[in-house]
Amino acid sequence: MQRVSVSKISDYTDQEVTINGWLYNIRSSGKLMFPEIRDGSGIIQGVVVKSAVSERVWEDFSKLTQESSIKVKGTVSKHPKKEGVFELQINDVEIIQIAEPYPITPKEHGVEFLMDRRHLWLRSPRQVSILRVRNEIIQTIRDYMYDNGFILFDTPIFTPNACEGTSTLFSTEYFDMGKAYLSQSGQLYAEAGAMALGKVYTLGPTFRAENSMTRRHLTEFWMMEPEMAFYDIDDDMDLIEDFLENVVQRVLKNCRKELELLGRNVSKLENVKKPFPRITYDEAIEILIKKDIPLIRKTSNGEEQIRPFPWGEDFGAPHEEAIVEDFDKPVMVHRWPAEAKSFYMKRDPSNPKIALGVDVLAPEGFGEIIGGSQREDNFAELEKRIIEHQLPLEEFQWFLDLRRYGSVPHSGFGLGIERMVNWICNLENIREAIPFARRPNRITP
RNA sequence: UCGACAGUAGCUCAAUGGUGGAGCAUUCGGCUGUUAACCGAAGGGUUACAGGUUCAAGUCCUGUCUGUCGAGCCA
Repeated sequence: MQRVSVSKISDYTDQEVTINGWLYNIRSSGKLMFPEIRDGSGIIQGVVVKSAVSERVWEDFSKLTQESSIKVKGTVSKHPKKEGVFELQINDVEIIQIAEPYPITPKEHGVEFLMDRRHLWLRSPRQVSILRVRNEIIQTIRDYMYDNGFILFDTPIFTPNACEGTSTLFSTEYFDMGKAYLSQSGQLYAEAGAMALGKVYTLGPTFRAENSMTRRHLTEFWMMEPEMAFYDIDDDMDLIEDFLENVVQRVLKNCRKELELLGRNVSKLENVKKPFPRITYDEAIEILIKKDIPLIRKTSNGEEQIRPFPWGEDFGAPHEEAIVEDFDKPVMVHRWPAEAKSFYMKRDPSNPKIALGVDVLAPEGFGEIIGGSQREDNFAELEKRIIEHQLPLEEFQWFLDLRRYGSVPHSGFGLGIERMVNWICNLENIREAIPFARRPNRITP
């Protein structure tokens, strides 16, 4: 007896097989039953004919509830009405467990209800599809990096200081050494890796204690950060472009079914091919001015609209949207006002007010998916920046060492895995892009 | 943290300030090709919580809690 997975069922036409799985749904029609069985790889409709099975089998199926675990035996046949669809003519069943009444019915539910039962919600076809796409994205990243000579370089999660000195971090007691913080980025350590191995990447969880309650934020999320020695900002953008094209095209190739189930308009993804638009911050501002999008600044008695958009300010959601809407590919915005960016970014040699950073904005309004830059490689400049940003100089001595001993131009970027999933799957909220989302108001299940 | 909106049966939602309903789920019955199957019946309620206005509050007012969306922060 062959034990087969539903995804491989078409290879077994007219053969008797066993499928191990769960009852997804069942319809009965007097002397006929149509149980739908899912096994993680797919869902298949079974057919139980009362006159063709033993009384015991018929009664067993009458008892089954949604999500009961079973082993079913039957013959694979073509669906009489649907082309290319297979079903299982069932002749035997072994009940592993009859499930208690299952809370998630095949009807509509609200988000809170589903998130409270996330451990069960994961079984639904939509969630299974998203997680398969997530798997494909991560596998593609690993393959791409490996094939292009990058070395996986795991960075620590406990860190003694605020890496970039900006966002709020989670803290915990670290023995008698005071406070430790959960890493918000592996970048600084990856820079050490790049000086040792040339091209490295880190892929792991990162943590932000910001109280961000939006459709694009998690408190715990996965980030992929490559770091390359002897790469300038333009090399960095070349890599981003090639990398993103590679990931999107492979997901399209290997996850068609999943994307279709999710209702994803795949033609928009098919379009994601090199070259991507590259615009400078200055050019982006021109777009904002042309479209008359003001800077909105909060004041004591409300908001104030400033136009034309002043040079030096960072972009908010409406600005990103306006910049992206004319393009059908990810847009790379580069060469930012230094004041709006992190301390470690290298200044443009031709204009010290400019930092050699790049943000990649996904199309269709999904927002920033990548932030990258060329790093400051000059010892004196970097030390000055650390002091200016009032960061603890002692904690950064090792980081400065990278500029003391054989400093070279180097660059890298950070890609938010969940934001990538969010975009490729066309999700409404990022909480569906990770098995167990952590947000400011949720830590369970 | 700020702003907008919401909270009614297990779930998704109705209900002019005047006797709280429906579909699904559950239980029982029917149906030999069903597709969120269908048909019939039954059970199921402290209307988030605390106050207030009113002859009368699910409905109006105040506060609290919870959630969703948006802003800021960012990947």
